[in-house]
Amino acid sequence: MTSDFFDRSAENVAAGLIGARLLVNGVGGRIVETEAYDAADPASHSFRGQTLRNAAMFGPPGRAYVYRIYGLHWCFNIVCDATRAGSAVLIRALEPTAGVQFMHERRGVVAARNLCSGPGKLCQALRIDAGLNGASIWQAPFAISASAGTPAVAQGKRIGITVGVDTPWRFVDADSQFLSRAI
DNA sequence: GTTCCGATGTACT
DNA sequence: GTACATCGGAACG
Repeated sequence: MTSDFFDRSAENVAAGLIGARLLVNGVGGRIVETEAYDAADPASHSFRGQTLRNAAMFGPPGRAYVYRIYGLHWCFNIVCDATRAGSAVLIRALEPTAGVQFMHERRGVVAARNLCSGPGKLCQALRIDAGLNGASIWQAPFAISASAGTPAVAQGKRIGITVGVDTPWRFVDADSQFLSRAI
């Protein structure tokens, strides 16, 4: 994976990330579910312009955008497309492969398939919080690398939004048992 | 399996 | 005051 991987449209990055390996301090796994957002998209935090919270979305590609949702969970995005500021990919689910014992400690007693099967769960399992907002994905504590094989990427509508609901910018590994829900 | 609901920080009307 | 890129538990079938 080269350093310009994220410097293209969010939907391109979102599809290309399926199967990639993501670690935070050595804990993580295979990305199996993503969603794309950009500044022309009414469901995106960047749609109404830059604010203190979403400032990372308007910065350079390859940085983390981490925000609190519903007052208690964190969501983790990676910023895309330098020429169209305000685009990012939400990482929604991982297949746990590394540091699974730490995930269980942080998440409590849950089945392996529920350790990282949603954006809030994934952040709790990998201990992603506001301290990583704006951090480069190419530097510690992050580590990211390309997919080993060729996953069966399927596309569908995004989850949990009330506008832009028909934009099919959710991408999953169709064979994965670790999704937040089926496509 | 499904639906309903409470938790509660931050942005915005 | 209202909405929100969520989650887990309770109630129900």
